[in-house]
Amino acid sequence: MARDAEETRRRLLAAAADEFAQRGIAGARVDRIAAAAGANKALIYAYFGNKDQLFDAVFDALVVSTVADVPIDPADLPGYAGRLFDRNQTHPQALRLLLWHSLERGGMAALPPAVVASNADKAAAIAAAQRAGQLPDRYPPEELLLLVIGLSLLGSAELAPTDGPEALARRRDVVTDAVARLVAAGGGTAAGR
Amino acid sequence: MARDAEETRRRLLAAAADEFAQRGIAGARVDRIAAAAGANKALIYAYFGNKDQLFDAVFDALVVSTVADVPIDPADLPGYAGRLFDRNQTHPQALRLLLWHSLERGGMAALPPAVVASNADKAAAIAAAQRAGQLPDRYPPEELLLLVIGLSLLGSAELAPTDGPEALARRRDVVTDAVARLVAAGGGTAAGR
DNA sequence: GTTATGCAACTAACTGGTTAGTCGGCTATC
DNA sequence: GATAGCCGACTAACCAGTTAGTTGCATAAC
Repeated sequence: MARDAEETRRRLLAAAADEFAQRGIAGARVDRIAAAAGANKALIYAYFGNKDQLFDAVFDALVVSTVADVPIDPADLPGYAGRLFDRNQTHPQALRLLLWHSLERGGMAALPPAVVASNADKAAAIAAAQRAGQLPDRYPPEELLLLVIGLSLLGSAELAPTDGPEALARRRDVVTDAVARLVAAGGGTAAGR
Repeated sequence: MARDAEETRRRLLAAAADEFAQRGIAGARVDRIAAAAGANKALIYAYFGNKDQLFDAVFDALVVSTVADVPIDPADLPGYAGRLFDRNQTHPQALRLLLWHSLERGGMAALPPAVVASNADKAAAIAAAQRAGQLPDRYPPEELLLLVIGLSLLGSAELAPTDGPEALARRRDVVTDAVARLVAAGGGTAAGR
């Protein structure tokens, strides 16, 4: 077997992603990660520091990259929701890691700066679209962003299982349609209920 | 100190609710629960069996009761969403316990029969209202129920913090307004997008 | 009303196994 | 033969669950 530190590191990270996504930080076992990666446990400490820093590395690689890789289009929020939905299907670990992070670390407030900044950018983009009249301004930008992201992740098979590809496609349609209704013109503001 | 098994049991359950809500099943410490309840650890095993069964007892007391205590009104889903939202503010542990359960046990599929049955009833009530024309039938009943419950819980301070009572009230308005838009008459079906 | 008895409630200390993290040495490669 | 990559074996702490024994209370006998 060829010696390749970068490759070993990659295998450890992938095994850690599986373990953390499935069991969370407290439930994850360092020995199990090393065994799954076919590597020695000591390498985890050599490459990543400790268990918590290993989680951070996994989180950065999977969740932070998701936030960066799915750009928002304020003029087409249903499309954005659909893309987020799809990303969740192809990367089922990401949402679970986000939830573990929220529960075991200090909620969304403890998210990495990159994620916080990205959310602020997205909210700003929504606000600009609202000022330009492309988007109704009945919800504050942060609230609208929360609704759209929340609805997208809601459909994920993790929380509410769908069985079969046609059920999944229907779920996707429901989510994008729901977002479309939220941003449709007409009706009053939230306060005017 | 008076000896009162029922009272001791109650204290243990309350302490366990705090511990499990904060740290989850794997992260919870039996010793910590006993200390917080001012009781001996062995009593936990005498009264509840083991750590997992203690979690079940906590879950039943807090989450299952929530499901039962907030009845659905298919003719007023925004009101239902608002009541769920409020319940989450007064019982902040419930949502966290639900999330821990989803992540550490096997997803929503592993929910207790009482919850599954209650959800089925709620979906049936929605289906009946759709047949009666009180509710648009653009979403299947189960999907609509998921959207409404999801939106209600989404606003919870746990996942997306709100600071201050006025921000909370606005969040509540956003949630109920969003549900109102989903069930408003007009527009096409989900499939017809 | 005082004392003996039975028992549920409770406790301190222990056990067996697990777990994060470490350390000294081995090995492939250049 | 120097060095980066890697490993087996170890440790100290931790943790769920158990056990043998103590304490307070109720009931009843005298």
